[in-house]
Amino acid sequence: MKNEVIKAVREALKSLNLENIPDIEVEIPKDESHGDVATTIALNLARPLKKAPRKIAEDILINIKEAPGPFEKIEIAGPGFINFTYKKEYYIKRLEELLQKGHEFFRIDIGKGKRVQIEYVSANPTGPLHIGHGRGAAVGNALCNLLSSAGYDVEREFYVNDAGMQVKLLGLSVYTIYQQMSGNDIPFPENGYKGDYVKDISKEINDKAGNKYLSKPFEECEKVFTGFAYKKMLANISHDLREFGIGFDRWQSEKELFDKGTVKDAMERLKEKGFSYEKDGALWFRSTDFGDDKDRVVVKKDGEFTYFASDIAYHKEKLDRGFGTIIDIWGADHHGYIPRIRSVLRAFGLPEENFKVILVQIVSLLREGQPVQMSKRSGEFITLREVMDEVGADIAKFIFLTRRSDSHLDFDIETAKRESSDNPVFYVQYAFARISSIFKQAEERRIQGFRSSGVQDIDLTHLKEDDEISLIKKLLHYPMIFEGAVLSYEPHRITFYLQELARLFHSYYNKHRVLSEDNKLTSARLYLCKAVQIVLEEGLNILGVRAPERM
RNA sequence: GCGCCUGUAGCUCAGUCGGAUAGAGCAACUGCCUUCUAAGCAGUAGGCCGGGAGUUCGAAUCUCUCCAGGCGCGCCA
Repeated sequence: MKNEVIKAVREALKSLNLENIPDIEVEIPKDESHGDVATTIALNLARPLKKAPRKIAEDILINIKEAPGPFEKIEIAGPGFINFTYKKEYYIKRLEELLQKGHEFFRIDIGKGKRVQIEYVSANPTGPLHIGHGRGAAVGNALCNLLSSAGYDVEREFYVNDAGMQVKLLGLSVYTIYQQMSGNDIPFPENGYKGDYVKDISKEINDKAGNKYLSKPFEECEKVFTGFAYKKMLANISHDLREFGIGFDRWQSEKELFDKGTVKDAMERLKEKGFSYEKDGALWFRSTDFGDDKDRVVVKKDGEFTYFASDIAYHKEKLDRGFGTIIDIWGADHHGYIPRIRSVLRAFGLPEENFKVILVQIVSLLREGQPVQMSKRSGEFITLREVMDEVGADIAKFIFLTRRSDSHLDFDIETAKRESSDNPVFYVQYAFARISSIFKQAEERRIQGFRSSGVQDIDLTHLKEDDEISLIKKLLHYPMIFEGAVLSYEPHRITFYLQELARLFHSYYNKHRVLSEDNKLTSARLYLCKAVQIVLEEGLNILGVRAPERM
C-alpha cells in the first residue's frame, strides 16, 4: 500500500531535481481523517534544504498532482505532513487481488533466500522446561515463522548443553537418590537437582539395573547415570516442545563438539590467527580486540576447556555452515554474554549487524495475583507442561507474544484460565470461527455466488459502507505491519495487528448483516469475510496459534 | 562500584525512524440477543508518559542527571 506513495513522491522529488534523498518515510496515520498513508518527507527535508516544510510539501504536491495515479486526495496537513487517500476503486482492486492470490498475496520477498540461523530455548537438559522457556520457545518459533514467511531460509536450532558440570550434577543427583532408595545414606550434593523427576529417573534405573551400581562409587558409573539422566530429560523437553507446537530442524549437541574435536580445532584457529595468548598458565581469547571489555579464558590452568570455549566453537561452526545471519534468543539473565559472543563472530569475520541477540525477559508466574516462587534447584517450579495442561498452549503462546520480548511479563495462571472468555487469543480466534460459521450458514442456505464461483465473477463494488472500506484498508495494512515486524524482529507487532483487525470485524459483524436478501451484496460481503479470514489465518500461523473453524 | 533492561490510565501492556489531539485490553459504570456464534457490540469515565534539565520547528521517543525495580559482571556452568 505504501509503494504507490513512495513511488509518487520519489518521482516528484526527481522532477524537483532532488535525487539524493535517503528514505522516504511512510506511516499509517493514527487518525483516519489524516488519510490512508502519510509521509513526513517534507518535514525531514526541511533541515537539509533550509526551507519551510510546508513549502517543500507544496512543491512535492504540485509535481504529484500532474500524475495523481491511484489517489483520491492528497493533502498537506499540520506542520508539513503529506496525507494520501486512495480511491475506492483502488481498495476494491487490491481486495480482489488478495482474494485471487490468497496467502500468496502476502509473500513479500524480503529475505531473498538468505540463510538465517535461529537458536532458541536451548534449555539445559537437567530438568523439565519451565514457563520462561515457554516464552523463549513462543518468541523463537514466531520469529522463525515470520522470517520464513518473508523469504528467508531459516534453520531452527536447539543447542544441547550435554557436556559439563550441570549434567554431571544431574547424574550425581540421580545416583545419590538411587543409593538412598536402597538405604545407603550418602549426602545429597550441594546444588543438586531435587525435583520429583530426579526420583523418577533413579527409580527407573533401579527397576532396570537393580543393585548393580550400589557398591560402585559415582566415578565408576558416572557415564551411565549422567548419560541416562540427561537423555531422559532431553526426550522430555523435546516431547513438551512438540506438544507446545514448537519444532526444530537441528539439535546440536555440545558434547559432540568436544568429541568430534570441533572445540579443539576452533582453539587452534584462534591461535593461528593470533587471537589467543597464554598467561598465568591458561589460554586466553583476545576478545577485547573485538569489542569485549575483558579478555576471556578458553583453556584453564588445569587444561580443561571453559564453557566459553565450546561456545566459541559452536558459533564458529554456525558460520562454517554458511549462515549469513545468526540470531540467538536468550533469557535476559544472560545479557552479559552478548559482547563475548559478538567478539567471537567478529573475530571470525561476521559483520556486526548480522548477529542479533533477542533477550527474553523473565516470566513472573502468579496465581490469583500472588507470586509463585520458582527455583529449579529446590525443585519448586511450574513447568511448561503444567501451564499447557492448565491453560492450554494457544493461550500461553498468544500471551507470550502480546508483549515485547524484553519487557517483563506477569503471567497469572488463574487469570489466563478464569478469564478465558475475555482472553485476547479467543477474541482473535473467535473472529475467525465466526466467519467460518457464516460460510456454513451460507452453504446451508445455498446462497448463490459463493464457493460455486470465483472472485472474478463477483462485483466487489457493492462494498460501499464506511465500515467495509475501513476493514479493507486494515487488511491492506497487513504487509506494512508484517514488513515492520520482520525488519525489527518483533513478532508481537503481528499480535497487536490481529487484535485490531478482529475488533474491526466484530464491530462490522454487529452492525451489518452479511447474509441478506440482496444476493449481490451478500456475495461481495462473503468475499470480504473470506479476505479477513485469510489475513487472520496468515497472522495466527506466524504466531503458531491455531485458527479454529468453530469455538 | 561498573554495565544492561524496565518505569506510559486502578491493573497488564502497545506506541512505527523524533511527528498531528497519548492508545488498547482488563477492572468500573450505562445500554444491546425473535434475525449470520453475546467467547460479541455500542457508549461513559480514567494520564504530570518515574522526577528534573537539555537538544529543536516538534520529545513518551534522542542526550545528561537523579529516583525506583529487575538482571549481569568468575580459570562456575
